[in-house]
Amino acid sequence: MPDSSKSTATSHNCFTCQTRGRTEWCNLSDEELKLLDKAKISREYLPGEVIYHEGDACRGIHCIEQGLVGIRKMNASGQEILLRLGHAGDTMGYRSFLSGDDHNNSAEALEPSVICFIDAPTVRSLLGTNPTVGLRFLKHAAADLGAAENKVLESATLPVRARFAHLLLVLKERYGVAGKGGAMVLELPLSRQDMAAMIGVRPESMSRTIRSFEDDEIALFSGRRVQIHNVQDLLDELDLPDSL
Amino acid sequence: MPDSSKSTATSHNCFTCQTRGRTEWCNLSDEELKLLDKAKISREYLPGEVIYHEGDACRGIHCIEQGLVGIRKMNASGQEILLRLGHAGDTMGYRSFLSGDDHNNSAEALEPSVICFIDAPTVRSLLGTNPTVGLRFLKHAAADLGAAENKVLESATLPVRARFAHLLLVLKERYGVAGKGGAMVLELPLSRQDMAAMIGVRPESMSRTIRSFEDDEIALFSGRRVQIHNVQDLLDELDLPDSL
DNA sequence: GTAACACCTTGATTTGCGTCAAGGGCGAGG
DNA sequence: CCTCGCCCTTGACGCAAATCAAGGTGTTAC
Repeated sequence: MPDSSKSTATSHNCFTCQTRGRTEWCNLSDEELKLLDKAKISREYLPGEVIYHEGDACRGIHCIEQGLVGIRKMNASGQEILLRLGHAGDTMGYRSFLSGDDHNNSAEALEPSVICFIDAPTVRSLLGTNPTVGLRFLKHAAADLGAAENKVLESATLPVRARFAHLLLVLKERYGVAGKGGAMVLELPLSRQDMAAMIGVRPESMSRTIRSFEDDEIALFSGRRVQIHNVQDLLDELDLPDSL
Repeated sequence: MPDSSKSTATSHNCFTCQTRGRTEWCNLSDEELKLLDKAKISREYLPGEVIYHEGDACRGIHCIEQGLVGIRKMNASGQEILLRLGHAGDTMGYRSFLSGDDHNNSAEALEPSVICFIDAPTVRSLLGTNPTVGLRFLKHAAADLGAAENKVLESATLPVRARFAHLLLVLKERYGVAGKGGAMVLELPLSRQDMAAMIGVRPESMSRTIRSFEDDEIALFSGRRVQIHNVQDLLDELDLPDSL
């Protein structure tokens, strides 16, 4: 008889999963849930551990039950960018699964995370029996596509300062705590170099941009703690490429 | 009685449409086809005419029967990029339709084009009755998402020369005619400024990049006609950010 | 004809960001 | 304690691309 206090890795099941409501599996029948629960393989990952590599064959879909994951992509000469973050309830690898390609990006835990893997035959079966699954994936893909198109535009047209301001605005939505006036405090989930990778610049440029935000009294950084004096200042950075 | 020789705009129908096999509507039943044909509104567009604007409410999906369309996107300060090209058989606006947003980009005819519009209720109805429609959209979205992610990586990490080389390689797939050895000739479907917008640079930089390709004897440009001496030269530009 | 207008090219100059190099802070491990 | 390694910061420098400005070419309109 297993020691239940130690079996955290096996205690996860789809019926009681708190995160399922935010996933593609939110509308499954009991029968389908049973199939999903039986097929899923749950695993814990420590920060830095890789969930799948770019170029790996895509054998199914990963589902974030808990934690934070970075989706990275590398070019031929080894330069890497951080495409997006995956939070609890996000599915990963569905794009490659749907188009039948190998993984075109890699996923790495940024915080201790619990990730479920659902093999391709099971996903295909659920897609076949329950039309809402396909529709959820469709919405997810549409949202991700919109975000990706925004990112293309942003990185092609905005200077680093504006891209970083935008990143902070996005992060504050999830990690920010409102203070008085337009002030905010947030605890960043990312290292400087990962923030740099998110906006497609070198770590040195990230440092300098942070410095310039401090000099302009837009925000104050100490370690991963950020104090934003007035959120409006960040918004101003977006439309004013440089003018005044 | 209308003069049939002039009624090209009304002669299009979904049953005889040569392009339908490449669209999301390739597996419809006769019944569904009848619905589609009755609902669709076909229109011709001249180069420069806009099919829909960024910010417009999305009232349905557009389907390219013939021609060439540019999908553009603008940022807050008016800078524009050309996200991708739409060819016969491509559907446009499906992303906004699926996520229920306003159009997040605009579509403009680059060549004389025939575009069919299918209103949202009809698309929804077809999505409901025929599961293959949803799956086709899913694949389309997955493909577009993969392309968008590649573009994010590319514009963040590759210099202009490499991005332009890549653009030429893509264009040659569709518009190129193979010559002897690794040589190719192609007739570009795009103006210089549209090519510039595709790789996210100013027209001046496009001109200079073309010039440098000519100086390096990689390709010869006269108007929209391009002679590529050896396709391998373009491939070399991709992995060698600068080294040798 | 030439006037008007897009589009494209070219040169001169500026600048934002990358690169290179050095050093600081800090936690892990001996 | 000291050392090692990692992440971050800072400065000096170089370069690729944007910007600014001018002029060329081709097409349409009168």
